[in-house]
Amino acid sequence: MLYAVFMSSVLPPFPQPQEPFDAPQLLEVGPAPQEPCLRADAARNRARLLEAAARLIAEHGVAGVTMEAVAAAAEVGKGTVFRRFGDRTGLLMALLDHSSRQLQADFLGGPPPLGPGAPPVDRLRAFGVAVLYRSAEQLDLQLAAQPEPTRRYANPPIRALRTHITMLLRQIEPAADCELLAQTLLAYLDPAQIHHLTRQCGMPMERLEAGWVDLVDRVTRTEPAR
Amino acid sequence: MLYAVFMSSVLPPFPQPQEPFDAPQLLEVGPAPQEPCLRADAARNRARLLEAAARLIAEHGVAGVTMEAVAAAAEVGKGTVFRRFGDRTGLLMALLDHSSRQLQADFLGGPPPLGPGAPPVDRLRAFGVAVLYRSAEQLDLQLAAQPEPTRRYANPPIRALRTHITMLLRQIEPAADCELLAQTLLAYLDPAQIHHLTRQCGMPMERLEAGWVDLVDRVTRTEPAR
DNA sequence: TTACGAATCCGGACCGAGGTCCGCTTAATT
DNA sequence: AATTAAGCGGACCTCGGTCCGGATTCGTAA
Repeated sequence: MLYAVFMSSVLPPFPQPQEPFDAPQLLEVGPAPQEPCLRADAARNRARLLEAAARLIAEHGVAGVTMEAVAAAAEVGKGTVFRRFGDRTGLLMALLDHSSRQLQADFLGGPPPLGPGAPPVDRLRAFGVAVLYRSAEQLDLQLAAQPEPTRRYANPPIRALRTHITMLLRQIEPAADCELLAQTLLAYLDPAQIHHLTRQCGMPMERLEAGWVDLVDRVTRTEPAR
Repeated sequence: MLYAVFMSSVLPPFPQPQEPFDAPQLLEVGPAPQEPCLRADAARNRARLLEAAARLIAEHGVAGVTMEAVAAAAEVGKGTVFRRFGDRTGLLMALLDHSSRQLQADFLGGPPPLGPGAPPVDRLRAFGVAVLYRSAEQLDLQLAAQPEPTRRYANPPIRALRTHITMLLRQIEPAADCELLAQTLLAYLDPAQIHHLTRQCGMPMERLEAGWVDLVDRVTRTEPAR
């Protein structure tokens, strides 16, 4: 499983799902994993680094993923790690890359209700549940990969999620401020929040799931006729 | 203004607002600023540290607030800073303490619509707007004071806000899962989100404000009769 | 008021980890 | 083979956080 994680990041761009009828053109589904073409040694080192990082996580948890440790485990210089991934957050996000793309493929081109074909509200409900459980599975990594507050909402994977929610909302509530509503809905799915509610407050996932469905209902309920 | 910030933190506990009729007993409004009584030298150093930190912010921005710099500016050992505030986040939160307490006093015992006396929905609307503008004013500090994801929702000031929202919600929608709704509403007011929307997306505060009111409406709108 | 003991606090040396830098090496190109 | 752009590595810096021997403060009792 972790193998898939780092292997995927070495593969060419990303198998574009057959263009779904309502896929927004502005949503760049596959920002080339890296600068179009990596020099041979660079690509090799990148793969080794991701593999090493995954191994370290498996053995010592996310906390064990030190930039120096990763470099050492990959038998590579420290500078190389930073050159490739920018910073620790970048490395951890690269580890999540595979799962991000999978999710993205699912809601852009997968089967309903997540994918196109189902009514927008159903897709929205399914989307939240999917994100919820995905985050719950990789909570530690997701938390560790969270960038500093200033960049939290600016990274590509998050933007993709938000764009998708926005698009669905526009189909449901065209009159509303869909950007803001999307932001709100997305905030409900924040890994940090999930962590707090489940691990610190002891809520079961079922309750979070119900909460999402309820929230979607409330948010997409148009002004009752009067 | 910044003077008030650190001065307040030296003052005794906190002037309890006259007990409002609906103040939740569980909400500890004034967690004694520190262990009840500080040794004379400790208190003095604490004040000097907060003063030094405020000065550094004024001169070099939040980024200039290095633990060593603060210690040096306060003419105090580095260990003292950590002993008193735990970590950098603790120091920055202490700087926000005054404003936190002010806000808390306002919505617990101040005049309506923020304080008790107005209908819960109005209080909720006013609450959001107040938090919104307060965060906008101190954005840099708020962002810097944000603890790592694992503790983001666990610190006292945030808990106080959430408790208040929860209480208001319970008066409005007793049947709903008010904890989760409160969490969602609170997320809308997250400084990181405000930062992203205003500074990175260029939204004017008026739009955020309208978004809050709209969100409250949607969330508190009971199931339309059918 | 002074003496004294103990709890508290102070300070700065020390450590680890993230991030930068720059001279050297290596892969692609012609 | 020569040229050049990209990559590499590890020394180096900064900063947050820890630790512990020594100094201060404060309650208590003479």
